[in-house]
Amino acid sequence: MGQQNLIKELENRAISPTAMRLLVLDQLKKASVAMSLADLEIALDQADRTTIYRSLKKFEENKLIHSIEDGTGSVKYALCESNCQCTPEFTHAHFHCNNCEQTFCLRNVHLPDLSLPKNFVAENSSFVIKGRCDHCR
Amino acid sequence: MGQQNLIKELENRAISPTAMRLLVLDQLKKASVAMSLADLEIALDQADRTTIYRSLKKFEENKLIHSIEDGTGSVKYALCESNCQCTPEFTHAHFHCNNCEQTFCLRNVHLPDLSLPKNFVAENSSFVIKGRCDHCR
DNA sequence: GTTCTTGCAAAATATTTGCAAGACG
DNA sequence: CGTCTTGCAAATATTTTGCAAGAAC
Repeated sequence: MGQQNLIKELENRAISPTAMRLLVLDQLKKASVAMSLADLEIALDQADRTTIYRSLKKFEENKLIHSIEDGTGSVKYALCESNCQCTPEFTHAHFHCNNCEQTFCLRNVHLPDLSLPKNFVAENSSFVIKGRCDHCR
Repeated sequence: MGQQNLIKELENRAISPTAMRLLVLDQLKKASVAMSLADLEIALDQADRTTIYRSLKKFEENKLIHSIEDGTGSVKYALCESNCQCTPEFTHAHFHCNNCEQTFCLRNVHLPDLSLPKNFVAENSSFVIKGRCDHCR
């Protein structure tokens, strides 16, 4: 495990594995929940917000992570599956706990065919379910 | 049509029908798409942002409208159906056009049973599909 | 030396609150 | 009078950009 794997994951997405990016990726992997920019800034207390921000943008652009708007007012980020393509067929579903405010990625949520209005074309989608997580109910 | 109906709609939700609130509701009804606070501020150029903001909060609190995070960075608002309860069974689905940046409410989108992790309880949910609308494809 | 990355500062954008004046009952 | 509503101002939060110094190749 460890550093070498992280480096590989970045390189697989054509991202230079700099020290800062490794820290950000490491933190995202360690977290079981989606993290906001502010969350990461706190977790990596040595790091500059802008640098984390640009790391996240780069990661997202290269499909290493995806962003989630869970209704808290700040965008959260979470790792994509290795084969993630962020297409409608691979909709990212997330669960936001209204009590502890954590946002979980839900894998394997199967969504049905979408019956969109005529001539509307889906490119991707996001599904956020809100409620109580197992610790907070 | 008109003023009397708007007044009734507010009163049905236990909202005092003030002049400003009628303007905001009227605008939301006229718009075929979801509107942000900034959108409303422009549309109702005589109105103060704070007043619109508080109208929207009141409307949302009393379930006259619902809010949507469509990924643009600003929250949008749209009218609820008259029988809307904003529960998981009545999930609000929306379509955001990546080209013209408009957000449409999708009625009658049927979502499947959600297979949540054990002990997770859904209270409501939001589903945003992104792509191209009929005018922009 | 040229490109990429980082960190500080600051701008831009969005949301929210404080407070006093006014409207309403 | 007392509560609700409004509008201005300002605070807060969040995201984004400019720029120069430093690192990487």
